[in-house]
Amino acid sequence: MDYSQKNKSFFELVYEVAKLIPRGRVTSYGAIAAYLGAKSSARMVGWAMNNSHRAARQIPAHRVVNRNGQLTGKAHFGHPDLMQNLLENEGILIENDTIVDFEKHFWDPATLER
DNA sequence: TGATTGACCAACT
DNA sequence: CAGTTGGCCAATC
Repeated sequence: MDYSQKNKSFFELVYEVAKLIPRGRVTSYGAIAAYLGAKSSARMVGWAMNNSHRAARQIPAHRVVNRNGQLTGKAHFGHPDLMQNLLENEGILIENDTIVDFEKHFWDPATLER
């Protein structure tokens, strides 16, 4: 909101990184957290995504999966298959709720960020 | 206001 | 090898 934003919350940072994810690429909660400097806060990334629906901006949370490449948050997309559908729509193959060739589609925030 | 939880990860037992 | 625990930050109970 318009309230003084002296320091960006972890959530805001997560949102920004998530929005930077290129189409057809995916990243992991831990990668985002690590990029933010606190790999221990991977849980927060997921928590942020949970609140992402509140965010005024659209967060491509479907491009964020766990380090296994597994669609752990698919249940939070309104429909269990929505997340998979979105990813497949971007050319990512999903098998058994897990991204095929996750490494190939993996995008590290630090890669594009500077 | 203290305790619990959460779309995770890694280490320990 | 599988289950448990600790850790981080913020939100909910």
